Amino acid sequence: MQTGKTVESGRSVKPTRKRRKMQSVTMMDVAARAQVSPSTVSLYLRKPDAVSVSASESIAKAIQALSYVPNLMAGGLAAASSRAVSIIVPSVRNAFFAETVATMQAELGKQRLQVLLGHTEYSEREEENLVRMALSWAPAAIVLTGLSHSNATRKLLQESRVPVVEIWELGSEPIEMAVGFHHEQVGRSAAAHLVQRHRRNLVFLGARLQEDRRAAHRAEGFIEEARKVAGVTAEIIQHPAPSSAEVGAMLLGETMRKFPQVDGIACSNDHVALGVIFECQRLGIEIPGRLSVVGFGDLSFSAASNPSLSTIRPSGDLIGTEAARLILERIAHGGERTPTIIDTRFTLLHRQSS
Amino acid sequence: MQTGKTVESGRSVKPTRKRRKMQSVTMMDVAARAQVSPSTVSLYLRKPDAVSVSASESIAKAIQALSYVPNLMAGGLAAASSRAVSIIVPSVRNAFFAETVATMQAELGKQRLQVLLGHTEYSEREEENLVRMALSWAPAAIVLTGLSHSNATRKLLQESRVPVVEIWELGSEPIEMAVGFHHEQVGRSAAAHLVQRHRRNLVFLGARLQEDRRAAHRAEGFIEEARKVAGVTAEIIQHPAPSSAEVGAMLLGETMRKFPQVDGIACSNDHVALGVIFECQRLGIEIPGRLSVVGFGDLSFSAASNPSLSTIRPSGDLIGTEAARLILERIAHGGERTPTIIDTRFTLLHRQSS
DNA sequence: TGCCGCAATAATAGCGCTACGATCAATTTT
DNA sequence: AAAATTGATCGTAGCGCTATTATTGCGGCA
Repeated sequence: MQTGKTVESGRSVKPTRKRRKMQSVTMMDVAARAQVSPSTVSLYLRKPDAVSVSASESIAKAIQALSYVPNLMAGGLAAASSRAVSIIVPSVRNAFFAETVATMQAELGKQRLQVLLGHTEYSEREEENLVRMALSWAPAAIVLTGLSHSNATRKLLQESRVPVVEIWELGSEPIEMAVGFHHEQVGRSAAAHLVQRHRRNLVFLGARLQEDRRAAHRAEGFIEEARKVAGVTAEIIQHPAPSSAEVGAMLLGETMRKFPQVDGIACSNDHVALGVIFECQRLGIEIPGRLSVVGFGDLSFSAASNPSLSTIRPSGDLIGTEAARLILERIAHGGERTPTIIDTRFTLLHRQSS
Repeated sequence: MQTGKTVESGRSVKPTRKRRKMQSVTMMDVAARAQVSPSTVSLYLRKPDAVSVSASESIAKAIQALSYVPNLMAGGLAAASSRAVSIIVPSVRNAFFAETVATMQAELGKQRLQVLLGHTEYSEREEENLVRMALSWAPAAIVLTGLSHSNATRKLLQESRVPVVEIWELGSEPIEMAVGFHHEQVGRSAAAHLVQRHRRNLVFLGARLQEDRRAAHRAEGFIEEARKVAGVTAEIIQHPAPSSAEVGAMLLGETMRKFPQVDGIACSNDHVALGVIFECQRLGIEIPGRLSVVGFGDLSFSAASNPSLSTIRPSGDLIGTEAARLILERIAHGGERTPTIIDTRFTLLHRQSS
């Protein structure tokens, strides 16, 4: 029995140079078993309609029998583009982004696209790293959070041909496509609502506004809208820590000290608002009698709180489905940059706290 | 001006057969500019210490100048393993898993490993799909949630040589490595704590116990431990919807109707407990005077609630760091299956609600 | 009758990189 | 002084697949 190494001839003994690792079952194996060429198997996998019924059947059978798992890296290398979509968010710890990421994963998964996840932790530098890493995968698309990025990030993206979707924010010029809403309008709505509820001394409670530019925009919109109304005062009280109920409670205390006449509060988000509600309970401040409270996010607890929390719902899932849809269309039409902006809006939910 | 197609010779005009797509700058370009061979560039990128200082410098310079982005698919194909780690969780909408995923991404990212994310939505069938998709990327490791999987999933994983880490649960035999804790012990701790607080009529409020087997284990441990004590009663009240404050409020109502003598409650998690707290406020039930409440999760609001919530903290971030550490070590030692079990434990936080 | 068009399939040349040896100089050991 | 060891670098054959072109078989039409 020969090992088959040097069957060639007696002359020059080939030194049996290289060997390589491999994956157990390849497309070639499937082709052999199905009695067709590898090309046909590949075609069957990518465009099943272009293959005859009989061939399809035997290929399907072979795949089943061998339990063949395609190698996406080989495919991606050959096609110069992978079945991965890179989604870069500040953090999935944040329920907003978790919602969008989960929705997108579900939508993209239907088309057998995989999600590559990255967290910037609100750092543009980190975002740039993540974009660079993402690009090494030749992803089918890249999803970024927000519209402000470092110049290098923007350049990297522009020079690549990868579809780009920016989510959770509208306002300035997107790189290519954008799905989100205007945060400063959220602030305006909150202010308008409180004014309409006859509140005159308003305060916005902000957490980590330095990093969370979108929250900062909400704050700005809030102040601007409030101050348009005669007789209304509006201030921002903030804390550098990430938003949480604890920070909310703290900020309420500070507010009562600095602006005891306050009668309307809007919060960075519902976590902060929840802290406000608890602290008011402890301090004996009646909501909404003495103080109206509006949150942002409509988190899972907001409807069940006591009192139930008036809030602004941004629909992170809609952002996810729309972003996924754009990506899928863009891939199907596989074309050039296609500037698109989708405004997913938001809804003010008027509940007991205002 | 020639197009450069047939410069070769006049004899046989090469038919200019194939063309192919490409990436602008390749490792060859870097090598050429740095005056070294492609192998050296590759080596520099993978094991910088094995390359001389002078070579390193010129390569670094070339990479910089050309703003070279390596093609990870080509690399992965050649190496038969990619720089991606597949993490499969029920859903990142769940704060527990979001925490772990975020932590792992941060830890793995330091070693330039990317996270491929998948959501099972508590379906073993879906998990199987995700594992199959994950394997087509020849990932550096696969992370699964929990210990119960379909037989096919188990088989797929066992037959591959991919490192596997199961997180968030201990108890039965893991596929390879496991990082988590015993949920049934969590239930026991909650029961023991309530008994110690002189509670005698206990109820466990559960959400979606059918799907969330880990929560079901907590419930079982709770009941078992409670009933060991003479004179103590323990029941489970549950709802098929995912856990939320709303469900918690609803379940408390049901509990008061069915077991008006209840004086101690443990919850599926802090969301449910939060709903209980709010509903008790509405019904005028005093916590902890009339009723003690214990949650699970120590979510962001739990310390700030009114009353502050006694709860059991599972440290999802520790699970993340430990899982990441195992993966990194396993990759470094690049060896065989290495059965390892890490118990990350949990902490009971005694606060005002009990 | 012969040629064209079309549908289905096959042959082939890489995609960009890594790993395996081989090479070559500079030491160190005998 | 010759041999053995070491450290740094190079040459090259694939990894498994896709895209492009080439080929085949078949009915329709001039």
